[in-house]
Amino acid sequence: MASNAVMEETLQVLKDHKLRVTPQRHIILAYLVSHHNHPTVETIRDGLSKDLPNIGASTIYNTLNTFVDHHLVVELQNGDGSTHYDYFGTPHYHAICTNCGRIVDVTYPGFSDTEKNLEKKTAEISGYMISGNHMEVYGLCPECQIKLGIKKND
Amino acid sequence: MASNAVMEETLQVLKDHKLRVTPQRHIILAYLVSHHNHPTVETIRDGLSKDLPNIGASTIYNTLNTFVDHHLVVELQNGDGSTHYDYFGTPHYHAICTNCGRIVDVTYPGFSDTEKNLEKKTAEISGYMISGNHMEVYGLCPECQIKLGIKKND
DNA sequence: TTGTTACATTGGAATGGTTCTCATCTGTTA
DNA sequence: TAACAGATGAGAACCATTCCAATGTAACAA
Repeated sequence: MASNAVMEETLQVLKDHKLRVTPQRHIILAYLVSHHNHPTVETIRDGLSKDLPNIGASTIYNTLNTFVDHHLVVELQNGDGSTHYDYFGTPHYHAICTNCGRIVDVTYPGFSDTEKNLEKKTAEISGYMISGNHMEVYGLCPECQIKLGIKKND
Repeated sequence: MASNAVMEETLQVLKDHKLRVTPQRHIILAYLVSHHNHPTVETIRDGLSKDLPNIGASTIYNTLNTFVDHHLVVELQNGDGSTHYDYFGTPHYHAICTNCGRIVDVTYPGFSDTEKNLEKKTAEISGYMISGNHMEVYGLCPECQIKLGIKKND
């Protein structure tokens, strides 16, 4: 179970988004807020086996889809066949390892400007009314660089 | 069938990447180069029904996966459940309509710098050895803005 | 507090895009 | 031209996700 602070925070988040507060939603959101492991549905189910031993897979899917619709959570594909989820409390993007699938969160000062600029340019050029974006960077994580015997020449 | 110019170009692309030149690969690549419709496997199969009436679905999947591995083609999800493919001859990114799934190519002067900067920052922060990136922007396409009766206030 | 109602949860069945298998075929290279 | 590694094709298999119908429950009002 997540800490009381997290439980209070997530309760407020659900209310702010006018989402009906069910134990399932509350606990799943708290799990996502307090874990940065980019879990799949199965990972979440395993992680909640004590808090919600009887939760249905459909509920987890429904809940996550609802969170995605409300922009609380983003979906990620790392090539392993199933979708990964990430609580999106603060703006960031992801670096994904092309060898092992490891996902890490990345941000830097000025990233928010980069993002805004991309959205602005896109709106101008395409005429789309922009609601969001998704940025990913691919490469070999440090561990896989070693594992594969690749040396960085910098 | 694509034009002779496209057929020559794609032949060279395959050879440059040391890919065995089969009629299937040649024709699929030519299709992707000469269409900017971000097709699914089924779209491609339909589009090639005259050139390759007996092609197997597995072959199209295999071929596209090979092209993706060689960075000739990128995969796109627009939420309709199947993967879309796009020939990646020149750097660009995609704007995807959250209502109808329409995908359009976007680029602008300076985009390449934005991209390089993102990759550089990511390498510094994460330690990943970067090999590529993927950027997408979401919103309502002009048509859906009208269809949904949404007025832009700018 | 209670009743009402719209919405959420569940488990199992159904779906369908993608991968797998393996026999056959074919580019490529020597 | 021979030999072989690799590509193709048809269909079966896979499996993540969605669908469905019955049941349960959060939210709101009286």
